[in-house]
Amino acid sequence: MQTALATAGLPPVFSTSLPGRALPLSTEARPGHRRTVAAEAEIFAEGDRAGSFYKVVSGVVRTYRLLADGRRQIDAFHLPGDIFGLEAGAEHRFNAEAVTEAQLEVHRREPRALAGDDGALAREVVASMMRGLERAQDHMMLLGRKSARERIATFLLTMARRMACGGTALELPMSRTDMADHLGLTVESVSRAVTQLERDGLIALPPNRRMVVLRDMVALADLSE
Amino acid sequence: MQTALATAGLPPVFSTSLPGRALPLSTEARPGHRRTVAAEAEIFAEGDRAGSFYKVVSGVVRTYRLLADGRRQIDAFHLPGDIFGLEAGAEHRFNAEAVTEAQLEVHRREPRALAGDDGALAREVVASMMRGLERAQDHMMLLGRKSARERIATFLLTMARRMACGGTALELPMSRTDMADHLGLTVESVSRAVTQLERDGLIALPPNRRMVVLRDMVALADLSE
DNA sequence: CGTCAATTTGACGGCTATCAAAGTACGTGG
DNA sequence: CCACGTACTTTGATAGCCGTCAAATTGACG
Repeated sequence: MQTALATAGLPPVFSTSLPGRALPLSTEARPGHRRTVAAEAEIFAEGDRAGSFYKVVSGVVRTYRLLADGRRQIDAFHLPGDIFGLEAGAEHRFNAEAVTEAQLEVHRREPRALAGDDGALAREVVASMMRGLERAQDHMMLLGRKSARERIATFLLTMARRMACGGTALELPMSRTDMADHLGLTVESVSRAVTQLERDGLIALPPNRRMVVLRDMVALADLSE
Repeated sequence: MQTALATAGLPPVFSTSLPGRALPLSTEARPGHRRTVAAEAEIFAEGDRAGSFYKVVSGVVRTYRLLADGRRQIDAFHLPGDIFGLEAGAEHRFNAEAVTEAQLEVHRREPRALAGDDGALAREVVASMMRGLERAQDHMMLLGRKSARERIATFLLTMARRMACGGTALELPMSRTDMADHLGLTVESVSRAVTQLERDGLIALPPNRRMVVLRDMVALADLSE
């Protein structure tokens, strides 16, 4: 819903007819074909020719980069409706892997594919880029200036909002290690911060460690500032 | 130059006719007017109506956000040719201030302004967004995974490239505090890391503290990985 | 030459990383 | 249905990098 509002009043190139990630994907009469990838499977790697980009239909995808010594930074988790893998250059600058089993819509990066269809896909792509940029900006604030505790609180709230889990319980699709590499922390720090939030009563942790119940949204929001 | 290459082979919406930031700005017959702002002057603030966006003609601009307690994150420094202040929503999500005295091209965010002119401005804007996203992605790696020393090395190389200072000497337009708030460090850490790089012979620091001479590009590049 | 802001340097503490090990969930096979 | 094994997560102990607080130094400018 915030997507529709976010693009209100924008000129055509910046508005999108795609209101949100949960809606039926407008794939009718479009050249994009489907592809299903298993959990942990590679979708593309850094340096691969960037002939296609992708839209998540179901499941979750991570895109990341590595430093020479193996340090990993996951720049984003892509949820249903999100577009990823679109590059300005000829090659992919990231690696992309499925976090869970995922269904993808594959689009060739060609003029006619985007120009056609009355420009609907092109506008959707631009809107998606815009959202990606906003998320990247929010994430820079997190990485540059927030404490471990604040990072976890922010991350949980963001995931809860994006996954639109009606209630306050959410099932994180990714491991603690993935969270760490997204939040600029180590696994241990993530674990400690999560535990601490539970001790303080801001969240609850069911036996299944992928599950989190947000108990005090106000306090969590305060931590995200 | 890398901009032209970077967008090669892209469909119209992703390519730009604007090869680089140093070229004469294509303002002929366009609705954008000029505005000059003094150093340290505010251009817009978070929450302002985002009726316009800007293109730097000369000088340098910083965009940043604040946490409730005053922690600041400068998401980007905008150099001549860069576009900033374009929002998906109705309000600015950032503050923008001039780092040095700057000349700006102001563009109203309206359908006809972008749609007209054969779409040249629109394409330029999209290309600029793309570059902004790539820079944000690079910066997330820096903020999430690099040490203070590595951050400084990366920053210096990036600025040298962007400012296209023919040689190896560059004059940083911003203060150490600005660098710190961009790199997710404190002023003291920036100062220490810079001093350390000088001790190790990777850079030289003329008396004027805004000046830096890159002495060992290879070692600096290694640090940036 | 004096003033002032910016930068650097120093001492110290804290937050997070690192290294190590124990605990826990879950799938497999008996 | 339960024992077992494995991967993931948590917890513990310690170290190190960077932040904090404080003061000295430097360079710019009048």
